[in-house]
Amino acid sequence: MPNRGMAVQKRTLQTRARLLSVAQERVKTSGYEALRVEEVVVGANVAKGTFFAHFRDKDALMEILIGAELDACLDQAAASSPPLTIPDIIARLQPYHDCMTRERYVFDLILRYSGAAAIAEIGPIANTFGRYVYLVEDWVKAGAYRTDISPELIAEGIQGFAIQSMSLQFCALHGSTSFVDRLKTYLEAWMLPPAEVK
Amino acid sequence: MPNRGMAVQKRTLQTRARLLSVAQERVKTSGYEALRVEEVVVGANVAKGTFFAHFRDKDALMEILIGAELDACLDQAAASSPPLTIPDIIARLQPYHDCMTRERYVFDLILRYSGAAAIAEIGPIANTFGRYVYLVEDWVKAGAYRTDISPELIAEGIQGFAIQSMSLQFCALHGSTSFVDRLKTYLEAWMLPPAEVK
DNA sequence: CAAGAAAGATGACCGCGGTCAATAATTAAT
DNA sequence: ATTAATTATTGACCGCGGTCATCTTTCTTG
Repeated sequence: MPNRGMAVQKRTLQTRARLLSVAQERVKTSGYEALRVEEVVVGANVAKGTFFAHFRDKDALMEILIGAELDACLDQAAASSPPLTIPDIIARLQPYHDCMTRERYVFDLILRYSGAAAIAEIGPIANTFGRYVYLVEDWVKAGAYRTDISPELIAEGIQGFAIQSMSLQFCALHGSTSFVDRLKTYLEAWMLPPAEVK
Repeated sequence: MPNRGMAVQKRTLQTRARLLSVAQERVKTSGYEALRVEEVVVGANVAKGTFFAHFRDKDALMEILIGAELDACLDQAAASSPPLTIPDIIARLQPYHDCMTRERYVFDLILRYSGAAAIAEIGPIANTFGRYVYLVEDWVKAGAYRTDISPELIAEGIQGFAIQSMSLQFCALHGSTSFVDRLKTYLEAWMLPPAEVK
């Protein structure tokens, strides 16, 4: 964020790295919601203004931290061979979904930046969402699911149903059914080929 | 919000009504995002603290105003006979969806309170979301759609796809396809009976 | 190496949502 | 009506994210 023409000073990189590592550490012990810009700034021994010279706003930092966590989950999910059944797909995505729903604050922030995010600026979270669809699309191609619509459309739908299920998980109205059961119901209705549908 | 046992004073009702009408008026002229608690309070000739004696927080007021608008859209949608095709359903829901996406701020707030909302307290928006599903469920029953899953599940899916489509509408990555086209594609893939799917 | 230019850091300051002990208005009881 | 209990209102105050004119450091160049 500092600099827009000349060379980046190494001091800048150090400061930024310090801010990030302090933030990451605090988040690890107290969670995202409790994080205060002041904490980070004090921990990194810089003034408050410096923070905002490195990150557009607090959300931008959050996006970086959360985006990194989500990306790590996707790396993990993509590491082994494609899951071939719906329950396997759900299981493979579980770390990712868990990460999204660990804190309400995080879930809301993710939704805010997932696509309904700042127009014309694609942040880390929107990127992760893109990767998610891309990865799931590959899994869909590897399995035996309906063929009347494109794998990409199926993958987008899966993402939508996952979010829907997570939302309902938080909801007071639907406290009973678990996330996994609900998602499984949705995905079976969404992905199974017409022939198998009775 | 004031009072929790004895009779409600009429003064209370007047104050609350004044706060609501001032807020509604400001929103009508400047939109939701620009609304400031201070404005409302000054316009209603009360102290700031009074506001928070009537509404848990600013969001609670927003929920009431937005929930009322959404409810009005549903009333309208439910007024005439059930739409019988997917495009008709989409058209009938358009005012509702337009209301949701008129402001990014509003869309985010709605998502936050739609189901991922405060556990154990069902607010106006969560209620509207319940009504939406219930209404669409009736439409599904009235039309010729897939019968292998329950109308309620279909309706929930429709709501999910609508939200997904709205999110993507805001997104920089998917600026091209319009909301209606995208939703139509989703709903055809979701609702049509297996027989009609090639 | 001195001097100028550009990048980075600073911290006092602001906006705005939200709190709470103190005060005023209302109602119920005698 | 006077009192006592309850409910409603007040506004000074706080927390926290975010800004910006100013100052300091670093880099360039002759």
